[in-house]
Formats: sequence, C-alpha cells, structure tokens
Amino acid sequence: MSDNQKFIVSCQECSLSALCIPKSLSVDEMDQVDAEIKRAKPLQKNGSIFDMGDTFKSLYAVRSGAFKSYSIDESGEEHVVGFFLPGELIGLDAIHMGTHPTSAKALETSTLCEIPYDQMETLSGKIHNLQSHMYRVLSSEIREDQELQMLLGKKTADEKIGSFLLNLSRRYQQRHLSGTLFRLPMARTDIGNYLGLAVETVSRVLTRMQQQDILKVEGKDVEILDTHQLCHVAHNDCSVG
Amino acid sequence: MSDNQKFIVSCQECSLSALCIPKSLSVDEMDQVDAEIKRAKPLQKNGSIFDMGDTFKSLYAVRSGAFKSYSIDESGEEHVVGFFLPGELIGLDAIHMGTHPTSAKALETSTLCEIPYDQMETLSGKIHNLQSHMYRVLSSEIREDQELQMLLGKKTADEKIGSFLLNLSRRYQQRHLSGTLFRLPMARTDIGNYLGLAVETVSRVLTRMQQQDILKVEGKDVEILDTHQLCHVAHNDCSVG
DNA sequence: CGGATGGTTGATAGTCATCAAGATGGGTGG
DNA sequence: CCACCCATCTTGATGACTATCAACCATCCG
Repeated sequence: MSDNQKFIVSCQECSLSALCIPKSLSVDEMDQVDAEIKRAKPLQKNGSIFDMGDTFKSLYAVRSGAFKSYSIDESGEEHVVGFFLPGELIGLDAIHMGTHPTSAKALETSTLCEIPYDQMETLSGKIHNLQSHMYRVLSSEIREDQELQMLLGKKTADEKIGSFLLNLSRRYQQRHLSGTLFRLPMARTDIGNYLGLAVETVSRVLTRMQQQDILKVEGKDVEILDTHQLCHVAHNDCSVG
Repeated sequence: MSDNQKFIVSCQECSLSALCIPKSLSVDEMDQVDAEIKRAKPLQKNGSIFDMGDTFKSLYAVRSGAFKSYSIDESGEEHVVGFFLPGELIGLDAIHMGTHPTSAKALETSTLCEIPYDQMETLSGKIHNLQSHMYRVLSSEIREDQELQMLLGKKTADEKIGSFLLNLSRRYQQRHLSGTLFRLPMARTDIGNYLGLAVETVSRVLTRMQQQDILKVEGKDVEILDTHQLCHVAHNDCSVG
C-alpha cells in the first residue's frame, strides 16, 4: 500500500467520515488534512475525552464505539446533551468559548481521532472545500438541534422514544450499518435524561412497543420490526428507509 | 463623513454587530465585508424573509425589530424554532442543505441586512478573522440550542418562562438596551409554542410572577422587578447582572 | 456468592394541556 | 371620533400524561 493510499484510508476512517466529506477533496488536500490528525486514541468505557471547563484544543472524530456529552448543573444533576456514533464529530459546542461547556465520555470501549482545532482552522483557510464543509457540518448540527427541540417541547413519551430510535437507525444506516438491528450503546437512564423522560417511562414505552410488535428489545439490543408503524407512532415522515 | 467612515458605521450596524465581530477586523477588511452587504431591507409585521423550502442564498442580520423562525409540519402545526433580535443572524440552519428548513417572518416592523452567502464564504477564505468568527458564531448557536434543549426537556413551566425572560434580558443588554424593562415582540402563542407550553400556561405563569412582585407585565411590556428572585425560580446561574 | 448497578413493573399524585367562556385591546370603517 | 370586531389574552374547571415512590428482578463483576 502506497503512502498516499494509507493517508486516504486513515483519512476516510477518521476525519473524512467524521467531517462528512465525500470526494470533495483532492488526494493532495486529504494528505494535508490527514497530516494534522492524531490517530486512534483508545478509550475504555466511562473514559472521558474532556471535562466541562477544560481548555478547548481539539475536535474529536469517533472512530469506533460511542460517546455521550453532558453537563453537570449546580445541584449536581447530569444533563445528557447528545450521543455520538462512529463518524461523528465531538466538541463543536466549544469553539466559541475556548473552554468545553460539556464533558464527554465513552459509553463503551471506543477509539477516537483527535483533530487539533488551530490546525484545522488554518488549513480550512487554505483549502476552500474544507472550510465549506466545516460550515455545513456546523449548520447541520444546528438543524439537528432544532429538530430535537421540537421533539422535547411538543412530543409525547411514545413519540420521543420513537423518533429517537428512528434517528439512531438513520445514523447507523448512514455509516452502512443495519438500520433495523442495532445495539443501544447508552443506558436507559441516559436515554431518559436526553429525552426529558423518567427512566421508568423509557422502560414502559419500550415494553409497550414490544408488545405491539413494533420492536424486539433484549437489553441493549433493539430490532425494529415494523418501521412504518414506528414512524407512525413517532409522527415522523415515513418516506425513505 | 468619509466613505470609509460610512462603511464602518453601516458595517457596525449590520454585519459587525450581527456577526459579533468586536474590533477584530481592520478598517480595510471591514470595507471588504461591508461591500458585500445589501443594506436596510424593511419589512412590515408578518412580512416574511424566506419560506420553508426556499433556496438558500443569503444570511440576514437583524437591524431593527424582531423575527421568528418556524416550521410547519405535515399536519399544518406551526413550530417556533427561535426568535431573533437586532444584531442577530438568521438562516444559519440552512447552510448545509441549500434550502431553508424553516420560514422566517417579522414580528413587528423591522429592517434587515442581507449577506449573500457565496460572497461571505469566499471572503472568509481570504480574511482569516472572518472565518474564525463565523466558526464561533455557528458554535455559539449550537451551544445555545443545547441550553434550550435542557430547558425544554427538564424544566417546569415557571422555570421555562423565567429562563426565557432572562435570556431575552441578556440579549437586550448585549445590545446596550435595558435588561430589566423591555417589550416582548412576540405573541403569547409564540412564546408557548417555542417553550412547549400552552398559551394558557404562559399567561398563568406571567400573572403569578406578577403577583409575586417578580415582574410587572402590561401586555407586551415587561419589567423585571426582582432579577435575583427570577433567577431563583428559573434555577439559573444568578451571578452577573 | 453477594453486593451493586441497571432495568422492569405497579400504584399514586402533580403538573400542565385541554375545553370553555369572558376580558382586553388595537385596528378599521362608518 | 367613536363604535365595532376580531385577534389576543386571561381566568376557571377538568382530565390526561408522566413523574415519583416503592418494590422486585436481572445481570455483571469482584
């Protein structure tokens, strides 16, 4: 394997998929991006990438495993802000402050790529496509947060859980994994916390959906048996798969 | 007034305050930014800037007045996604798609500056500080959306309204307006929709807070009488003013 | 094996949505 | 300039959804 090919592969595994850059950079440009990336940082379950208040230095691309980001309020309560699957980018909420407003930890044994922000920024000034993509990634995050806000503000427990599962499904599919049979990397508590529901409610909704033959749930493993029905209870757009 | 001075003034009124760029561009750079901006587009109440699905061409900086952004779902329900006050930037959620996922309309007679996106993007490749600021603005939006998610998921009606008022207060202060006495540019319906509450609840909470001498409410005019108490019921950080 | 963590299930109560009706107020036309 | 009207806002009564409390079960790991 030539050096260039090696670069491309690692770049695709790390930054490229993370940054969602499909084919818009030349080999040479990918080379430059890739050179800045520190590869394959492994973490155990519960291992933390950074903590609330830490100085912001890098973005992190999930390579394998899964992460959650969360903050702790004055009264010691945890608030789960998001989950990150392979190919997704962690730390975008820290750029404007210089410090991380949220902590991030591994939900299972995971690996990361570190992308030093200074260097990414400098590089994005030189490579127009990279800048362009960063804008898109940031904008996309904003849009997804808006969707989540709608979910949290206006939907019932069933709709929240349904939409949440469909969202995970979509994200797994995007990474060429099964969208109907997957593992929930996070605890029920985390799901409830994220969706603004009590753990008990999460549990109840999941069993109810199982009884209705919409899902098959076994611990952390979920199989979506009836996508159409799930879309229906979630009040989501049922088109596409 | 020299041409350069004129540029600076309009730039400050429009893009600079909107982009939150305090003193980081040279006069010459501001000149370039400013040249791209189409100035002072006036809109009547309910006048729309763009509609859901429209092609994305420009960002818009609020110059005066106020706007809401919202989407309409399949069943015709409106979902208010955000409010925009003078100095804030509308349309960041559209960058990644090429079309606007939300509509935006004026809540009162307002004026805007249009910032053609293509040109902003090109320019930000040349002016490092502009790129840097765009990243910060986008990141900041992400962070604020996260805060809102916590609000929507975990707070009671009183906390939601309290935090909402404090948020508005802070934003008015940032623009050097009073943070204790201001006008709510949006209808109660919009507030409720935005916070995931029924209009009736918004109304009730406001009158209750008035009875407790935390607020003075007269139609759309609000005066915060007891900031400390308001922070307390909102379960917000009560430091700073 | 035993404690601990995480998950499920049941009973009760609280918050807020919903329905209904009245009050206010700004804008328009006579 | 006033009166009317429609939209917006307020207030009250009832009920639904889901949080909370409590107990039990499963699973993991030392």
